[in-house]
Amino acid sequence: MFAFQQTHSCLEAEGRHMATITMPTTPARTRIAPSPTGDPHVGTAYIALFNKALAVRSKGQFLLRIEDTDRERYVEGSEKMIFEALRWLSLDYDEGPDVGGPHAPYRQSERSAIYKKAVDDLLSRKQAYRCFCTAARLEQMRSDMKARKEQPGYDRTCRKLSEDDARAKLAEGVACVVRLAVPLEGQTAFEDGLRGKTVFENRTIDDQVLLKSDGLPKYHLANVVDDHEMRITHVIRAEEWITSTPKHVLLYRAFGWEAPAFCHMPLLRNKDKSKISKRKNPTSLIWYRDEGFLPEALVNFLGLMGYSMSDQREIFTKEEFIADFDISRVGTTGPVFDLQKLEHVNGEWIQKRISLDDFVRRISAHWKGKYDEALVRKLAPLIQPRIKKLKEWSDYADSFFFGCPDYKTEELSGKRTPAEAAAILDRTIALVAGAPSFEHKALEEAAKAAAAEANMKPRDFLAAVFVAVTGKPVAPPLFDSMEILGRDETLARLRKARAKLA
RNA sequence: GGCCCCAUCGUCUAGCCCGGUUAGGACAGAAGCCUCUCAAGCUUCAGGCAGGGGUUCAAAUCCCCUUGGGGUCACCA
Repeated sequence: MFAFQQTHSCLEAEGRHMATITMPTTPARTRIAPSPTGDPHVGTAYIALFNKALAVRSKGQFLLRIEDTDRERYVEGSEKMIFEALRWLSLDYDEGPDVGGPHAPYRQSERSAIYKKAVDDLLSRKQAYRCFCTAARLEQMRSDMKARKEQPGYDRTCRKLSEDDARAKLAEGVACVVRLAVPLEGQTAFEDGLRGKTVFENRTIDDQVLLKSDGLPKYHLANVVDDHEMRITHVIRAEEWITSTPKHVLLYRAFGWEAPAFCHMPLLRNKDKSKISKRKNPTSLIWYRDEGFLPEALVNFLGLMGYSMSDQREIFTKEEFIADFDISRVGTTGPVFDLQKLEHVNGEWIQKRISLDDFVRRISAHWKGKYDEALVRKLAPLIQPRIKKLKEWSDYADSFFFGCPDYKTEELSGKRTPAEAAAILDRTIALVAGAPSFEHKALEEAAKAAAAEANMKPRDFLAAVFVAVTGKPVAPPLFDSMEILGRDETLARLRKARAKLA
């Protein structure tokens, strides 16, 4: 039903980057299924991008499902942040909790009846069984196994329970979970769309808990039931799920359902190559937004992690990425999430890919009106080519809005003596006071002439002036700054600086 | 530790499937040019096929082993 081509050689192919499926020729339905357990995660956006790409490319649908079956880890407000973050990145979904859709509800906590029915079905066909073991017993069992150096896993005590015994315990009201009756022998294999065939020995697969004693499903159950009910055709998820895939395959089989295609993306990594984590790397999408990364740039960078464009372009829009997208170009090696490269990509976007007007809009939005709009407009062309993150705007702009910071004498005099710097400032004050035009070109010519008169190179002459006017050694160009500041303010600053050197 | 995944410059990667390249690009680094600071731009430099066996006239590319890294082993997802 959800057919996709498998290449004939896929079973023998062992080389790397060996995608075993081709792009679907029928509409694919994909999904992202985050848990609302905290700040929206950069990995969620990463996986969402690839799922979205496949859906759009195949003219299918991309949906959002909230996996909120863990009451312990549930964080209030997290779900809303997920919605907002995905929209911020333009990774919007065709179906989801806040947009609805034909398979609603899209929140697992609201689908209990569906899981209950599914589990009853499994139970009645002996594909699953009730387990009455207490947490304490399980813990004891595990530590015993560990002491004996055995592989940990449920010892299947309750699987041997007679139907009558189980019924009796149930009647007594003993708390229980439902476990999947995993075949004791044989193998379970699946074809990973990116990696080829992967085989697991069934004896290494635990009798997974499907339904918790609180009546809520565990991930494995909910995930399989929902993907089936929601007609998901391709599951693109992170590599960490590979080892649970055979459990899912077994579940599909137990239900008698056809499994979707699985593609396991490489995990985003910290610098030390471990799975990306907030202790070692910023992972919150909120952080990236607050830092002044453009959503376009973040998506662009995420695309670079795990994919390479067919023409090797590194700066591209989401649309360009999707247009190029081909499963066979998706990588399998875990990419280190390099903030420096992200900053480079963001810089390319800020400096070259957005218009001046757009830049102004984004600065205003990022700083929430902290800066006067008219002045932002004047300054924007000077600052846009100089920053890599919206957050850096303040470094260049503040002295135009909030006054000149106090001068550091060392910065003012620079490589010259304070007396020499003072002389230069005196000359500049006279020049600025008498300048017929306060247009930056005219100022520049006049200043350079003065430098020549003083028998100095422009850069030497202007060093002190630069700091005097802009307040710091890193700022927009001097003469443009003067023009924007105006004659009075420029003179005031020069005099204040001169006084500092007296 | 068992099982599973992965392996080209420090990092992201092209090349691998369909063996023959001076192994290409980007970020970061170094040097220089340009220059009113900082950016940008331009020109250079440095840096890699994890190791070992095969197969072959020829291996980054195909096969095997080793090593290394990662993931996973919950009434979390």
